[in-house]
Amino acid sequence: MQQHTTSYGPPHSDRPPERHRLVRKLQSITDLTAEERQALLDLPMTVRSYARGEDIVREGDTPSECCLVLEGFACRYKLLPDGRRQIMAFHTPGDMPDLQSLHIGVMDHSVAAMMPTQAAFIPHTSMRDLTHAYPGLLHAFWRDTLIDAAIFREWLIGVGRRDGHERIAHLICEMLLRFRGVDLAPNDTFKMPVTQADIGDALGLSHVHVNRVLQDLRRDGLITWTNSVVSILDWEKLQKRALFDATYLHQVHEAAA
Amino acid sequence: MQQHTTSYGPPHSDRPPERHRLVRKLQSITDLTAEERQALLDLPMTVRSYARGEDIVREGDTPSECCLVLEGFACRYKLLPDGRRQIMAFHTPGDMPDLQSLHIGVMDHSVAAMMPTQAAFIPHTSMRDLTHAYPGLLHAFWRDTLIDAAIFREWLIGVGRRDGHERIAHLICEMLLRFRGVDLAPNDTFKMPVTQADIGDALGLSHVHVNRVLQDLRRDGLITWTNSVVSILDWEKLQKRALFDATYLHQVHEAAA
DNA sequence: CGATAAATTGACATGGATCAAATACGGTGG
DNA sequence: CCACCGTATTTGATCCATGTCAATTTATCG
Repeated sequence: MQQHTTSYGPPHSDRPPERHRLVRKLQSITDLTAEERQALLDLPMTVRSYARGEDIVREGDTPSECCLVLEGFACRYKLLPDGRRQIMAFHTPGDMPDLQSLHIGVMDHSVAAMMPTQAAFIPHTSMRDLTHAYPGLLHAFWRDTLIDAAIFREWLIGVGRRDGHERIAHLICEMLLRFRGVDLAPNDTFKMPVTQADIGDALGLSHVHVNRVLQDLRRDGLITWTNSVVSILDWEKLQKRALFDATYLHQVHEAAA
Repeated sequence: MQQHTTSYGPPHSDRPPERHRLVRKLQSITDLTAEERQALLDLPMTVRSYARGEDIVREGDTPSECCLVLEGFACRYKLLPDGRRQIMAFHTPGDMPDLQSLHIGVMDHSVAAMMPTQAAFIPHTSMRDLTHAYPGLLHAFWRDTLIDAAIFREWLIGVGRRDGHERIAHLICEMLLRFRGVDLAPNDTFKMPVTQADIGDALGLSHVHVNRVLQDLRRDGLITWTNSVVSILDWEKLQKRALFDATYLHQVHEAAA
């Protein structure tokens, strides 16, 4: 199912521009020195392409590499024995959905592509060398996983205590800021290539209900959502509807330069 | 409101036995060398006591110490502006609920005692010295925060896709294994000093519904729950009812010796 | 022994699920 | 460029797990 594979050696000049997204992402949550940025760009990685719906890492795997989303969109999910699915995270370019595999052997959930996606794989050994050489990057990666956890907590609040409208509005607020963090939300507009059923599985709602709520949000002039493209029309009102407070994202730079 | 404060210097022989719980906890999720264990016991810490319901760390704080639960029971929670509360984690002795404060400045949620609780505070500087001297402990602490995140994900699955019975049964399964990990669940029995309303706030249910589900679980002979003491009567059936799979806890030792 | 919090019970209401159909739409082959 | 197909969205009708409200009983504790 993998359509394409390329390998990049460390000191290499024609790296794809998408590699910079990792730098952007980390810069949105911490400060990096020039050397650290360069070290990130020099990481050896293997790139693979995935089709929509394809698994990138699977529950039960014991990866020896970390994966980095270069292009596309991915999610982390788990299936219950009877088929119910819970999506627990969405991942934009620049995210490393299984960074945890560095310290946790067995995957307790899967990672899948939600649109044609390019993922880069970085050997654990390289990651360890890197964090050994640059303690600041160790700090950055650990912090990244901690922010990941903060996002899980916020989602937990959502499914536990927010109603349908708040949940969906909240997700949109979060995704706007995260896409902004990697410079992928010009004009408060970004690509959200997910099905209404996917949103339901992420927020603990049925796809029918998601549809009705989205219609409300559109009717009220808060957003536009067509062809997987989301536009925020009224950021203030949307945040209010979502009871949104961005603290939990712990971004230090609104958007990387 | 703080009733009592004691300070321990590093090389000190009459440390309270509860300090060992941190060692137990970490040992339940990783392997420690003798030196690492000793280094943990030598950590300087200040002990404070908290009454039931009292906050130990509060949303918005920027702690300069990490807190460790020595005795008692704590939770992490967040309030929505209108008063709805979501509890996102329970913490047994041995847990460090705000380990994250090492790398994330601002608390995005609060930590509270759910019964009279003793918490130890370890300066961030000491933690940094420790992890610098013992990289194995750095690995252990990072791993601990990652398992924390895995637990959030599992709770997310619960509120998102499990019904009331599964959710409550699942929580009980999890708490049994975690209490076991710190040697506090003799005979599959442990103290769970929480109100039915608390459970509701943790699992996204109303306290009335929690009450009814608990009655079912008792009637079906799966558990006993009186006076805050939970006993598992039928572990097999309980796991089945909960669709429980312990992988996500990533415990390497069923119980520390 | 009150007093206050927690657990329990009953009656009733509802957000959101489920089921089933009817469009719309993106992609593909002709 | 169009006809067609599988998928996603939308709509309507109905149902139910859980919520809400209110009262009663049972701890718990000074």
